[in-house]
Amino acid sequence: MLKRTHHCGQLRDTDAGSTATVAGWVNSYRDHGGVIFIDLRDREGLTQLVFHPENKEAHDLADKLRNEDVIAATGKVVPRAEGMANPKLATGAIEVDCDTLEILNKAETPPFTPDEAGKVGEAQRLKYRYLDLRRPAMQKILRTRHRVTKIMRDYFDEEGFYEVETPFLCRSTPEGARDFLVPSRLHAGSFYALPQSPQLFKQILMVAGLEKYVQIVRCFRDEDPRADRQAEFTQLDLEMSFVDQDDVMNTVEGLVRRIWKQVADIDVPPVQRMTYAEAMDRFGSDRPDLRFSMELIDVTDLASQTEFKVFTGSIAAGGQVKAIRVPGGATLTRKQTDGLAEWVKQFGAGGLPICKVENGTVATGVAKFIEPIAGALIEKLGADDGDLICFGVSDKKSVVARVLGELRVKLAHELKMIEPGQWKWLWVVDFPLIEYNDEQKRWDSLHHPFTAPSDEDLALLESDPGAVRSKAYDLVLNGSELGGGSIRIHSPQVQQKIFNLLGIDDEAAKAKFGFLLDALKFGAPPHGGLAIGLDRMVMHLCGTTNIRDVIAFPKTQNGADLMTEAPSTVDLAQLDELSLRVQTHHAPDKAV
RNA sequence: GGGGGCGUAGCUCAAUUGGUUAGAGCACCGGACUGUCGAUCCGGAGGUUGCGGGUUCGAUUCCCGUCGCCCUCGCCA
Repeated sequence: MLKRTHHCGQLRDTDAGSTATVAGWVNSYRDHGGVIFIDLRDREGLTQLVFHPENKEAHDLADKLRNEDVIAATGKVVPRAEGMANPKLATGAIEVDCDTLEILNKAETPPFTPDEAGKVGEAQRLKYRYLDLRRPAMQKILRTRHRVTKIMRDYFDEEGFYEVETPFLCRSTPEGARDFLVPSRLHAGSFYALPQSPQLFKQILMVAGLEKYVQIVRCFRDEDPRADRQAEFTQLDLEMSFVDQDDVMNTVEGLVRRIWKQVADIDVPPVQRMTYAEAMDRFGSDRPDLRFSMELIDVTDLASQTEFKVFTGSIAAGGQVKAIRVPGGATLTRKQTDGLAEWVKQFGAGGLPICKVENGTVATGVAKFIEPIAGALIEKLGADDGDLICFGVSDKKSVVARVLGELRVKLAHELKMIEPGQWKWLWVVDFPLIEYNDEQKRWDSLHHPFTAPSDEDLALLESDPGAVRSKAYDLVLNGSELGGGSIRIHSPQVQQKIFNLLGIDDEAAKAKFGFLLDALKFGAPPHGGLAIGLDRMVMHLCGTTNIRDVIAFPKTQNGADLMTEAPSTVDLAQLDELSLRVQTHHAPDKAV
């Protein structure tokens, strides 16, 4: 086999006169009857090869070359004649005039070539992922992902962290997301669960005295995927002892600052902080997108002065009326605003009252109901002619926040109000510790049950648990939650109290988390940490909104791998070994 | 589990109100061509219109079911 001396992105006019051997895939071929041109592709780029009829043996072989054949070729690097250079290629100043060609492997005609893959349907790309991944764009993403994890490991090494692996075969914990289960052969009828995160292990590593732990680790949650969510995903997971919230946040800020500088050459300024309460009030979201304004304004007092029953009814029921001003939104048609009204219903709204601002007063929509407050409303919102005003109305303040919070993001995108190239970082802090679950009639952790309550609110735990804030913090970038963490409870007494509040009785707590409660008794240092979604971080750096783009072998929305056709049925013998039987009405034909 | 969109040649798409032999570009095959770089020119082959059923004289088109892919609500401590 010819050994390669240069890769396909390497040769320049200064190499002219030397002999080079290159290897790669045939990206395209152009046969002119006499001279044959091959664009050869490898990981690093494209180089043009030329075969002249004078070198008969090589030329005859080259005549048979087709897309995606794998070859190696040796020849003289020659400068291209004046006007023949190809400015589109980094190597466009030269070509390799080949006298030796070795066909390392012929390729069948591929369903699509890497050149075309950008236009091919995603299902095709996933089925033939090895062809899709030959695209320079995909290789660039994988390279970026590699660089990000490399920077992470270097950074945490410098900061004194140890990377420690935690088990994939874990005990199932009923809290949180649905577990992926793995049947145990040695314990018939028992199951492992794949970790939703290494949460408990990393806390126990703190009890063990590791002090600073980090891991880039796969996590598994058996929930339905979304564009930015996959059942199997990767977290940067870290935990630190003898620290407070600021220590963790500063450590993470230092990391993202280095990553953004080295990968994107962008300086991350000190990240601003906002309380959960303020985020919900001003933006209707715990992960506000600060790249545009359209803040939520409370107009309950004005709305209560109208005769509009939609407003007054909700207010009387303890609800709220808030409004957003959509700059230039008056251009939206009736059909479009009706569409929005329909769209907000999925978030619990009855509809979406709107009006437009014309000639210094309100018009269309619900204008006739709110004319008495028109002047005050326009002043309060700072509205101008040509603006659209949307009202969020509900008996529940949480619904008002959700509706307007989702609406402002949708409108900002649709009306192209987001200036590209912005990186708006934010820490959201002071989350509530718990929230009341109306359906289940109980308190649920907002973060997880090991999150420490804030010291000032400790006294409220019994009197007004819903008002207790926690030492939890989320890192938000451009309206997307990149990661989150908290200071943990290190006192077994406080932990017990929280379990009680959450309705986890002593017996259940002992059964589920006994090992953690035990560990906390034997000298647990104060500790806290955070986890960042690596896939999402790489998505931001690569400018994609599709998580499948940043995962080499992703799964579809159905949890299927189109290339390997996982999941699949298994032999009865395998089930027998595991003491499992598949219910026939659920099983595909082959399983029974 | 719910809502929406899509499925036609290897790939990306078209096909009038339900009406002749389902078309185009790229890819593929054959030929021509000694400087192209999305090569060009000539010719050719290629279809279970996702699958199953129904309505109809006639279905890519309408209806029902089903499968697959995408977006989304629920879900995601």
